[in-house]
Amino acid sequence: MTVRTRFAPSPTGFLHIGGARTALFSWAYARKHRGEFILRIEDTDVARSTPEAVQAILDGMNWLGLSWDEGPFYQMQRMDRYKEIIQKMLADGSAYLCYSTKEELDALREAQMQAGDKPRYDGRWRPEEGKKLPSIPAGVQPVVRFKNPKTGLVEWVDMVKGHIAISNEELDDLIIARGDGTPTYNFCVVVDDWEMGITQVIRGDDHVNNTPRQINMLKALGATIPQYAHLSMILGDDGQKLSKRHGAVSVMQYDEDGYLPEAVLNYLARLGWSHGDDEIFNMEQFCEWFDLDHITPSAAQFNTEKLNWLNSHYIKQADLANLSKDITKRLSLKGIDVGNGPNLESVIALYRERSNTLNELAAGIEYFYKTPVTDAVAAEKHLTADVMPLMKAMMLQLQSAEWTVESIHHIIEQTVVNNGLKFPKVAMPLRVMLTGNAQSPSIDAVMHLLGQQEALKRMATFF
RNA sequence: GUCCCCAUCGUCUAGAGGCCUAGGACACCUCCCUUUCACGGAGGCGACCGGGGUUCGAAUCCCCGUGGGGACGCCA
Repeated sequence: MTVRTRFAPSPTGFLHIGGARTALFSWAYARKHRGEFILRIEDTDVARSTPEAVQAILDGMNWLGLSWDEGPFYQMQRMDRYKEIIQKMLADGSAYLCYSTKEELDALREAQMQAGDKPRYDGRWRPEEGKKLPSIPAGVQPVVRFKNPKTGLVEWVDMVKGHIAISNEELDDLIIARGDGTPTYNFCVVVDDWEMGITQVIRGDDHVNNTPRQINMLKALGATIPQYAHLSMILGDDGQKLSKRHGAVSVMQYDEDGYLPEAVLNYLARLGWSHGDDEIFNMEQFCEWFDLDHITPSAAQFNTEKLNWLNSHYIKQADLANLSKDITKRLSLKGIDVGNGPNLESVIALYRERSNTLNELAAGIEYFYKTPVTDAVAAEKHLTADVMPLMKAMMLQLQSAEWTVESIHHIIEQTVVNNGLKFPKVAMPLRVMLTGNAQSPSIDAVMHLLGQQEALKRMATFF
């Protein structure tokens, strides 16, 4: 049987890191088994779903390169089908109408909580042999409830958590269609997973409690029950739960912050899943290795430091032309035109090893394309009265120098030797004059890239 | 409150009863490299939540506790 997995986000916000990992694992599972990966938008909450959110999710998926084989399907476009099945269930008695009002239900819930019970529907409208139902109130649009079995156990072997069993006595008759006739989440999921032939449902473990209800409905419909894999959640850097209010950011924010999708993907893959001691691998390798057996059942804390490490790795590996395109964009956003200076690829080649993010890289090379502001502390420390004459003499020498790294280095070295100094004594002031601060790659290489004219121009401003 | 789930270095994790003196990675510390900062290299610090079982032997299996999380919607 062909493996078919799906990612089924609800379009009520952007694609965040937890959703991205769920998508990644579902995608990888399908790829691994040469199956199909389906994207389904669960937009039945009309009040909260927005087209912008749909687009944001698609953008996130595309940025990560998680391509789907079918879809995106939109549940709102499948209304007729859901309603058809609800009618069938109503007809065969596996579902029934319930006329309880929201107010009534709220009161019931509260009373149960007060009494220390698990809040649940008490079945007052549930038809039963020999039971007399209340008389139908006027003006109430009934909801449709699923007639959940009252006894027995629902169990399944979760592919990450193992055997899970829940007693039917814990479950109540959930609403599958609202008063206005629109179906609800738990029902749509069941119909779709069934009709779309999903073989493995891989989703967040906040759905564990929905699973027994879904299995019961699947059984009532005579459907095949898929396998389930419930992924534990991702906590924020601070160990706290991620939420809209706290820490959850769009995956696109990582793009904006200068992370490469390869790095984010690799990081996410290792968050909750492992393949021995392997840390760095590409998606092709990941899809080959991926399995559900090596997923940790416990929650994982996000660690930006480790993401940074991976990102710096991928920056070092990246194709220079691609990096160059990206950095051009980032700099131009800051009003810097890379046309105003040395070849960008050469500059990046010199700088890529020192950056955790593309933004750091962009910021680090700014001074090649615009006159730097000299850091006061660095100037005070290195541009001392005793070395300035040496700097001036060197400037004159550099004016007539052949502009290669070797000859520049030679001039610096001569100054060092002739004056009985240590190398940094000469290199540091040069660095401050040319870059504006006390850290840069080899100063001879920097000067070479900067170009003779620009380098001399910057030096001249100090005399 | 009720039900469900989880528990190895600060963090991500390896670990399927002897291979564990608990391994790797990030971070941190030291040293080396060095033209500053990085990169890179070599070391170091650092963990099986507690208590009971089972077993010749437990990080691994079982039970109880403790701690954390999730779910209990006409949200998904």
